[in-house]
Amino acid sequence: MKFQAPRGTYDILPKEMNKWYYIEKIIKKYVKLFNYREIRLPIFEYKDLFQRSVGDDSDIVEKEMYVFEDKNERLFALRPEGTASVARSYIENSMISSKRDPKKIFYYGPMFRYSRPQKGRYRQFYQFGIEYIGDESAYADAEIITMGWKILQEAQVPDVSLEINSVGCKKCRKDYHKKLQEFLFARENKFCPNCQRRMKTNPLRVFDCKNYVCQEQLENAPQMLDNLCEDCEKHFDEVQENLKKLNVDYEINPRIVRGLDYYTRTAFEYKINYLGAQDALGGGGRYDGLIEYLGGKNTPAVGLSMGMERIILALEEAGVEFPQINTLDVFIIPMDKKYDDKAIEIMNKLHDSEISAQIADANTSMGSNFKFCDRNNVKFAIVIGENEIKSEEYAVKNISKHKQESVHLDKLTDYINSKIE
RNA sequence: GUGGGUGUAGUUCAGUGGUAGAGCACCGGAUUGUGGUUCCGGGCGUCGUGGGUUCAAAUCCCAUCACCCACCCCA
Repeated sequence: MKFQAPRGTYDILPKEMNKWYYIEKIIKKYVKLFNYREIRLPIFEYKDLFQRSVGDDSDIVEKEMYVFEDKNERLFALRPEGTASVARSYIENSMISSKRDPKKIFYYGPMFRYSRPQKGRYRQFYQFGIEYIGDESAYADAEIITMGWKILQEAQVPDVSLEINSVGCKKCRKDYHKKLQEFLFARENKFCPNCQRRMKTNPLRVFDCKNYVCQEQLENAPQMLDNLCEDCEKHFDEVQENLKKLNVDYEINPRIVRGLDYYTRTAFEYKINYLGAQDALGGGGRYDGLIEYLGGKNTPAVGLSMGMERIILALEEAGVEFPQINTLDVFIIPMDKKYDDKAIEIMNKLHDSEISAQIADANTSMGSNFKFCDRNNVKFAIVIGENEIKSEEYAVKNISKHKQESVHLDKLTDYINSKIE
């Protein structure tokens, strides 16, 4: 029996980590700049939590959850997303918030969805997410949208388009639903079977159809944006004003809907067009009703989540070069077993000065050891041979510059420290 | 969940019924104290896995697993 990673999962190998560090560093920078604090949440929760928050007839709950029972017959699910857990924790830990003191939280970690894997789509995948809880003002929406935007910009993901929309509040969405369904049913037989099915279950989704004929039918369909109540319309205008102040480029796409039930008012997505079917790097929106719905006080909130794999794939696709991480400062090369003691002594000294160092195998040829340095981005090599032992002057070679100097044993650490940034 | 494609050395792939191959990578040597070039040498790998057809299967058939693409949906 040969073991392999379960379907839809994969290993992030040491040689790939630089890509992750690259993005994680940018994320850290922005959560700090905007004053978000990290929360670490369980990887599984009661199944009901997701069922209630994400929505009973969402695809996630219907067919994508990893559900299991524990020995006490309690039903759990591996988390398919992060917001539900944040909301649960917010309530459970009585994180009272107000406009003056909003709770600004971020999370990072694996999520699980049982869907058919393909490129940019896994059963275990990593999401980064931020939540701005306690402020109903449009500025909060704009801040969240801006952070995602800036992170993608700084990571240099090319050609990202930010699309925003408003899905209205409970009240105006209900009215609009009715209006849209009336419109759709009046032309039911002109739509594809898929759309005919959707107009009953989730009429908004009809807008997502890529069928040309359906799109034609939709040209005169009522738009949510034209049917917002006064408050929602004002809110949407203010979000846009704030985005302009923050220098964020966006476009309005009345078709951004989002798959989760809890969204109200603002919904948005960051999209690219060169990853095949996986065009969404991340998205989010406002979820004013969720916390109350889960048993907390009526609390406004807005958040976003981004897919790490998608961002990395986009960067790879675009040919962006990830910075290499230098893992080793000094490779100590003893030319014979009998110099191993000296090698250990030098390594210890270097470690004491926080210089990373590793000892080469004395039986391996010098050529091979230098090849190792090339391949592993080693900065310096120190050779230990008969001459060095006698004179206490060591050959220190700068690998990338192909140059070496003689340095006295006592000055090795100072010398290397002065050459390393 | 639906439809299609692929699965041979570390990797990219060739090989379509008759003794398993190539490029790159890797290791060693030429160069026994110095690396990105060159030259020489080095591969038995359950041909994804299990079963079947056949004198004979990497090759044909079935099943299964995984990956890829599209749909669905999203990250």
